[in-house]
Amino acid sequence: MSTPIPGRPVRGSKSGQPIMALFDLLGRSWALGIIWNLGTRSRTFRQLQTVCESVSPTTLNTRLKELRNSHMIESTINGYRLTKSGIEVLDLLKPLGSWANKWSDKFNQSK
Amino acid sequence: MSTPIPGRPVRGSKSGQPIMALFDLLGRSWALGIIWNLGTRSRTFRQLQTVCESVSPTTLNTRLKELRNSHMIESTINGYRLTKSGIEVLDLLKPLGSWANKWSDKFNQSK
DNA sequence: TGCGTCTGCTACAATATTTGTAGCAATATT
DNA sequence: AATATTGCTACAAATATTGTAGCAGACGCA
Repeated sequence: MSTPIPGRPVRGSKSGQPIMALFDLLGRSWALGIIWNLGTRSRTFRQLQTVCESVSPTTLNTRLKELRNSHMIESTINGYRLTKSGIEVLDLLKPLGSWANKWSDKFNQSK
Repeated sequence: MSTPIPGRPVRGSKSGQPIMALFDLLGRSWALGIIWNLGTRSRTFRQLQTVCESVSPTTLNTRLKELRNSHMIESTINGYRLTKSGIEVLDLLKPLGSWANKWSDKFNQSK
């Protein structure tokens, strides 16, 4: 699976509209979870394997490569961490956390 | 593939933390694209097939079912449209659109 | 130096998801 | 009544993900 790059064809857009490239990137398994889990601290490959329960090393490594290619994360001596871009995206995603809690109530109510 | 419901185990969380259930839902192919494309107007199944270039009817229908089950969209006489929840999520996602344009520059510069 | 231990990561087969094409039944439109 | 359009299903081929095993390099330590 090739890294979605804006301006090139991606899943969802032959012209590679930036938002579609971003959705292609973030919409792959574990991409959102990885970014979310790198929010608080940098983590090693093995730590990411632990916090992302059930991700396979194959997929984890594939996703890490893609996120590096798209400048969302970078590898350091202390493990992987978000780049400036990655932090910006995470900041935009953060509100989803509390929204998800409210959303969750919809399911408890109907139980 | 079962619809991710907060509070139940999902890809990424055995306890089904709401944010993880949401990421599981949104991180499936076309989920983000569908929500994005329902932002401006309601669309029929065939219209969604057109605007989501290259989605298969199988996947489209699966995703639509999941998004209905999770109260993000609903089916009307005029096609599918976002629910109140869906609109809220889209509003949270919208800033990603303009951010993606800035992000896109990173790739043009290095060409 | 030699021995565990931990690390990032690859191999590879089994399983799951997505695509692509065809087409069907029900509902408009002519 | 004939034709077109719609929402959607069938199903096989292609692709992505998992799960398990394991390897080579770096590290701590005797």
